[in-house]
Amino acid sequence: MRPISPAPRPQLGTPATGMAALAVPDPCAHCDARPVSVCSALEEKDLHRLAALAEVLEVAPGKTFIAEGEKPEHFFNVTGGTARLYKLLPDGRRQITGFARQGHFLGLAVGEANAFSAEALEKVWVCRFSRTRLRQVLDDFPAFERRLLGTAANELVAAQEQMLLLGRKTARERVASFLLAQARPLRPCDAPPGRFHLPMTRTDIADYLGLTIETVSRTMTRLKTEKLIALPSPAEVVLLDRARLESLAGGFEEERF
Amino acid sequence: MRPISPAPRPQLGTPATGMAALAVPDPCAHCDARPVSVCSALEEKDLHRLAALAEVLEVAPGKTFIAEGEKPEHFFNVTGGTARLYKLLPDGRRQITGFARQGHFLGLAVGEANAFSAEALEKVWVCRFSRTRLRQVLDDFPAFERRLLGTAANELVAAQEQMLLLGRKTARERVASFLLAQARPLRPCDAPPGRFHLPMTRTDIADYLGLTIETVSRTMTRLKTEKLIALPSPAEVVLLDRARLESLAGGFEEERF
DNA sequence: CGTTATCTTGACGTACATCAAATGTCGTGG
DNA sequence: CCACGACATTTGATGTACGTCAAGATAACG
Repeated sequence: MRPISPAPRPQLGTPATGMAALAVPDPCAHCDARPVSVCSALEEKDLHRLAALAEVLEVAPGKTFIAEGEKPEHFFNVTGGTARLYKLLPDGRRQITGFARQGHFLGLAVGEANAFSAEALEKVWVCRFSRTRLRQVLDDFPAFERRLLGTAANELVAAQEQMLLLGRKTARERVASFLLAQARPLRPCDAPPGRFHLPMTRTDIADYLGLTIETVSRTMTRLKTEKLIALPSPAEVVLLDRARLESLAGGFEEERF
Repeated sequence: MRPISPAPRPQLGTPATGMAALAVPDPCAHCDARPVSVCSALEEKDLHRLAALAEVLEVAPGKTFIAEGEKPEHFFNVTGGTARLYKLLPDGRRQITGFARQGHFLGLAVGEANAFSAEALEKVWVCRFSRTRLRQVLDDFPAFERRLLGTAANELVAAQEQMLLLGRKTARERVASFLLAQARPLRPCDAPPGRFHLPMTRTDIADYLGLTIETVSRTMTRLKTEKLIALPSPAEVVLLDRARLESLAGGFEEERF
């Protein structure tokens, strides 16, 4: 059988439980997520239009701020922290479809129901926008809509890459791909760090890669013994041989000895 | 090891090989793909703007009209036939990320290179647009861009559903999901047919579902012996018990006997 | 420092892959 | 119309990568 993660059923975070609204004066003007967000499509002078709609919220770890199947009322922009996006099967099997970091725009999905749930992995900050009201702003700024289309296209590319991973890569290739993706900086122009922190648990990684925690753990320790990576602690990763990891992740033939 | 399909390396279709330009007067005006395409975002009176850019092409079966890794020069709109969209690993493992049918818009991916290849499964008709020139038309019609965003969002939802399938569903659940998806009509309002034709081979199905042809075949014959489907011929499918197929596809507990 | 959750490691099981061969299916030409 | 070849599909026997079950070992925390 397929693995069933002991993932708890989602508990919806409401403003009363786990989501605190922060009173921030002129939030967009000095938002450090702006350069990596769709918001940068707006000029400085138009920023107040956005700021007027934005509710700045803090989501506590473990709290769900988007629930699969519910009617989507808001758009979100993640300004800090990391969230997991996932879908569940009725028996509890979970597939994490992505992790949302700073700059990630959520809630594009049209239609009657959210296609996935979003849950704070660690403390998360989001800007929340009413769908209907943001819709109006969008109509006034075609550049914003164009930017949104660009991010959607990028996400589509990432989704296709993930399908290749889930459908055709081995556990080793999946873990290598994952680690390299985690090492990718927010802005592509920046150099990727050789050492970084994993905010998610092994269970999250497993549910993202279509594996079990045991397989993830075993694969990581094997990469460690082969000196491709180091693990100062379970959540700290050091990439020791990026070239071989890249070749592994890309699905190149394993070199024989 | 993961399965390696004997998928031939892509051979790029050029106008000289496998892609025939058709001289069609006023192509958009009586295009039967329009109601299900992004083109319907334009009003009748503006349609000539689009028609002026559209090249109507016929792609022969097996010909590639988008090549992964190449610089994207065009957008495509599929007006007839079916194409497979896929990614390859260097050793030939293939993941089909989707099948493009009538109304499917291709080439959204921004960036330097196509994220996937597209190949005609059977004879395919496409409208081809120069990227730069369509870009200009898009600027004049925000409704068109909005519609594009809508389709991108829909594709994203489909991609997430497919990740759930690839990461967490059993072979049985995958095949059931696939058959039900194939039975879905082009316009959601239409009733789904109980009997339909599969334009793709078992190899295509396997590469789409992250399985091997043997597993696909075995799973289909098992569904047949269990009277959930009938297969008058390998490519003809009849859904005999849609309810149980839906429950299987949705990942509900298998009923015990 | 217990207590508890997370991670690692080992022994074993299984769903699906692989290898191999039989059986359609279909277009082509005699 | 039928024989033939090429290829797609089905079916069977066997292998294995990864899942499951079960302890331990670490790390996190009040």
